[in-house]
Amino acid sequence: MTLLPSPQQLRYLVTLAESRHFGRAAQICAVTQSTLSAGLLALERQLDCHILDRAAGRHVVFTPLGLELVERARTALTALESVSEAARAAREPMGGPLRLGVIPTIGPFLLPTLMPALRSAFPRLRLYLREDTTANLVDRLNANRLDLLLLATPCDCGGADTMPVARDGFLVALPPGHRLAGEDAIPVAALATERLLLLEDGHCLRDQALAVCGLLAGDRGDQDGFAATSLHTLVQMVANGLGITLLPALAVAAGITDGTGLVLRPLAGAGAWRTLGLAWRPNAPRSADYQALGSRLVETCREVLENQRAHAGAICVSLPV
Amino acid sequence: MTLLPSPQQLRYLVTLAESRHFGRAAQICAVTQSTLSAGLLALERQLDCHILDRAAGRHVVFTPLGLELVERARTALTALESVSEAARAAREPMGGPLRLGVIPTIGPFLLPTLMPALRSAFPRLRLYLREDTTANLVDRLNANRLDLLLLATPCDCGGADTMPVARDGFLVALPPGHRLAGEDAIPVAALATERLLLLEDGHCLRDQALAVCGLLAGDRGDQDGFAATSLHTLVQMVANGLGITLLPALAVAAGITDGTGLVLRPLAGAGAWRTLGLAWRPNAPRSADYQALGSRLVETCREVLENQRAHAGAICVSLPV
DNA sequence: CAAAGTCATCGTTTATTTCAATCAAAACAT
DNA sequence: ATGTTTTGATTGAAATAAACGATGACTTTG
Repeated sequence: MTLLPSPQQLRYLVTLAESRHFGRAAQICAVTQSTLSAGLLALERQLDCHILDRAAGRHVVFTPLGLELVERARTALTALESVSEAARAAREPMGGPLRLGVIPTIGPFLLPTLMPALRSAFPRLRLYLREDTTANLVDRLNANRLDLLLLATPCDCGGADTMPVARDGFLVALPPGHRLAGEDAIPVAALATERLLLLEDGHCLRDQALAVCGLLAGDRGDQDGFAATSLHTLVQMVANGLGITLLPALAVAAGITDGTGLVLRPLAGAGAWRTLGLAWRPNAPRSADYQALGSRLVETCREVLENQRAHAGAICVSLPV
Repeated sequence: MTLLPSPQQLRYLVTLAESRHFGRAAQICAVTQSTLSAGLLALERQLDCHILDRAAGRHVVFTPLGLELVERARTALTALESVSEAARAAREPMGGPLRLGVIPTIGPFLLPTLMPALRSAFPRLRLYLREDTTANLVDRLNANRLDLLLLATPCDCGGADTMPVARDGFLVALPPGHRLAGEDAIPVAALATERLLLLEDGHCLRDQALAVCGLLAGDRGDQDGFAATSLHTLVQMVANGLGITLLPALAVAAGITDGTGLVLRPLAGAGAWRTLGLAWRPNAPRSADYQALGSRLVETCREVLENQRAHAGAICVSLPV
């Protein structure tokens, strides 16, 4: 039987690949640089192959095989962790650390309500948060640097298991006095002639908003070079008359338009929405936990979205939720 | 960061689960029984959980959590091995040990030709063979006890990556002087009134033959309690006038009907066939090797199946290959 | 050219793993 | 019942592997 690589050595390998620096990698692994160096050499000797290209000056350069081994090492470490995680999950359901990734168009609006709710429902859960774009979060999920994602579909979740938790409708946000502000509901066709403001590239909300308008993601370069970096910025831009936009009901419910005088109108016809949902690695040892958390999340989303009427009810005739 | 279980301990765990006996498991792991016992206790202590139900007399009984951990341990070990395997595969393409599983309705007819061909094409390959039913082979593939399967689709390959290598036509095998023996081609409908002999349950060929006849797998219990355990037996039964059957062209090509006087006829209309193919675990480190081997296999199958005419050409008018 | 930075190497210490021998309990046969 | 066998757990010595700190060789940078 073949000799297996030690988890330690694989951890050295993966950490080195992530930091591309022996010293820093050693620090992260909480060992000395010599230990990490020796561990990597031992790994190369045991596998009888070259992982690093040592002819390449002082930068850490991986051979093609080295990169493949890094990927496989990552997978192996994830599988190893899932053994101990499964044991821990059985010992203490809904407890322990949980690394949750959230996209920027959900986080600021849902977390203020969600976090206290989760704390009271699952007091032993220790939530670590990271806010980033869908693509980055999915990468981190697959690299086992996050356990659970809260994001908006449709999007590319790269093979993750998912659970939908809420439907989040889109509203047209108009500056006060806009020519469309008098309408009860705005047909999609009317948007074509408007200057539609969007988030910068990388935000899934951008693609979803474009899809709602019947456009492809690549269709619209930001003609004037102004794409917003957050929904708050976007709201300010609309309030200043630079154009109109689509806002998720969730953000409105959280009061993002409060005090701006913005007019909110539903799109005419079939509702346009995004689906909020959880995503995790297939076979994740704590998927039962994640689903229970998802059920709780369904409640919270409902509460938050119903609360929306306090903010938008007066000016928005029909509200897709 | 969580403490990871050692690969050693996981190997003890998986081996114990497979042998359900400390002593034998220790022997397989090439350690003493005390080492294996201590390793398992250490694992339970590290994970702070019960893996074995020690109240259950002298038999090895796993707790539900224990069974889950075994499964995850298997996965983790496979992932670990894939690291060293990837290195080995890069160092020596098409070399080293390869555990190949073959179904009984392919093995005896293809391997005599295939093995020498592979030996000359890939002299450094060390082939270990196992013949078993599809379901058992797939289980062993997933448990990382086999690397590559040679089987016949359609069948349930349970998530494996596959590569078709040949189309293997079905022929109607009739006893000499059978009332249908005069026909050039036999319509499927004619089979309904015949006593159709089949392999015993578990052979995919049985299900595939039934499907060709438009029947479901469960439709036909072996009315008379006689199902054959091998194609050779089946041929003898047909030769003795107990009924008729369908034979794969591959078996005919290998001469399974030689000297029996059996009459072979194609089915009328669209050809009925099974597809021979390879299957391996997704992300298997040597999948490039497997595909190269598959390409070679395509050649061998073609040769063998063309050779069929030497055996059946004279009596079989049109031959689906 | 000097200085800093980076990775590899060496000898020592520490921690872990394994073995052989032995023990206690359960199952089986008489 | 009662000895016998089988099974898994325990123990202390020996072997093995991993970690550290200091140092060396080599680049890159100012």
